[in-house]
Amino acid sequence: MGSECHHADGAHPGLKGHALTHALGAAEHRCVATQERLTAPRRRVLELLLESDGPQKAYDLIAAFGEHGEPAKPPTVYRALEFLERLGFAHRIESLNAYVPCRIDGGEHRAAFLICDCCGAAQEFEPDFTAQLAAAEAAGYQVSTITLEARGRCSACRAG
Amino acid sequence: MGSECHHADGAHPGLKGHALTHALGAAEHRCVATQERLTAPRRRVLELLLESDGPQKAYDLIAAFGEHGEPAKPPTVYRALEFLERLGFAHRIESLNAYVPCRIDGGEHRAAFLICDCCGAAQEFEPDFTAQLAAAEAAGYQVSTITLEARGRCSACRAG
DNA sequence: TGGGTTATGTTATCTCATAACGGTCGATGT
DNA sequence: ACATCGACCGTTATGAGATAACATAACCCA
Repeated sequence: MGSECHHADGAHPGLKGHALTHALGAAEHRCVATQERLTAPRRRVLELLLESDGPQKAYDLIAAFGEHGEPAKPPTVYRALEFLERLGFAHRIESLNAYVPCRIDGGEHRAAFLICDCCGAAQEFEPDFTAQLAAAEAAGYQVSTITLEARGRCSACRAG
Repeated sequence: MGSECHHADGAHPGLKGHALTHALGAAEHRCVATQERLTAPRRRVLELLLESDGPQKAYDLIAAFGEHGEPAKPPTVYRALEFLERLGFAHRIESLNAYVPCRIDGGEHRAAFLICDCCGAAQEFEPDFTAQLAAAEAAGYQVSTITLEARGRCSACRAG
């Protein structure tokens, strides 16, 4: 409670109530539009991600899955995560072995994160990959996906 | 042997003989210069990485560690990898859970990889992170490390 | 209403990585 | 020489992360 680094304070507060309902409804709409099915386990995992304040480990989601404390079986959650990633509703952060809901509207985009080593927050941003894609093309590569993860300290932790 | 994708053909052939000895010697020199110790297990893991044709899993290194087929204990290899990463002799590729020797001369640099989903090759390159670092700074982040991993198909696999 | 496709439930197992502890080695000061 | 300190290593055990395999159920549509 002092002037130390306030872990996760203020970083991506997590959705509740109307905001959560609205986000889930939007996801549902996008699924309908693309003829995909936001089934119960998929919806539940997305809900858990949206409610959370920061990157969630798969086994955190597994533990929190049931409404009354019963955990899910691992494949249930991993399959849901695979679906959510495929549709762009969630991202995996490789360097954390953790998952976050997508914070950027719209469909396809390339993921990039600023990860605070102090408070654990992961801020998604839309990077300009022009230079790297040009380098890849020059090397003869045909790029399908590209991710970037930067580690450091967020402004709150630097100030704290 | 047809015109299919030739898995790993030609990608980072791996060092042998004089080239391998020379690379290990260069590493030794850099360690002496920085007052670090290239101990036997560290040297052995670096040797395995340099000899290899592509990204190596930790447990591949563990299995290949002994000169006569005896595996190493996991901490032996993980500690060596930690050291090699710290000094810039090796990189971890997060999206593969695998390790490669650094292919770029000199000390500190920021790692970036083009990974072929077809043949598994991982080509290291030196990207221009100017745009992303500016975005991070604009968000108030102080970046310490930054990594990029692009997935796609390499030129050989596209041609094959 | 039947047949293909997609998704789920369940069990078991596999891969990846680290905690913890005691012993060894090498440098440094006296 | 030898005490001492820190870095490193060997070993055992366990924790964390992810998937294979197979059976069952739901969906879609001709």
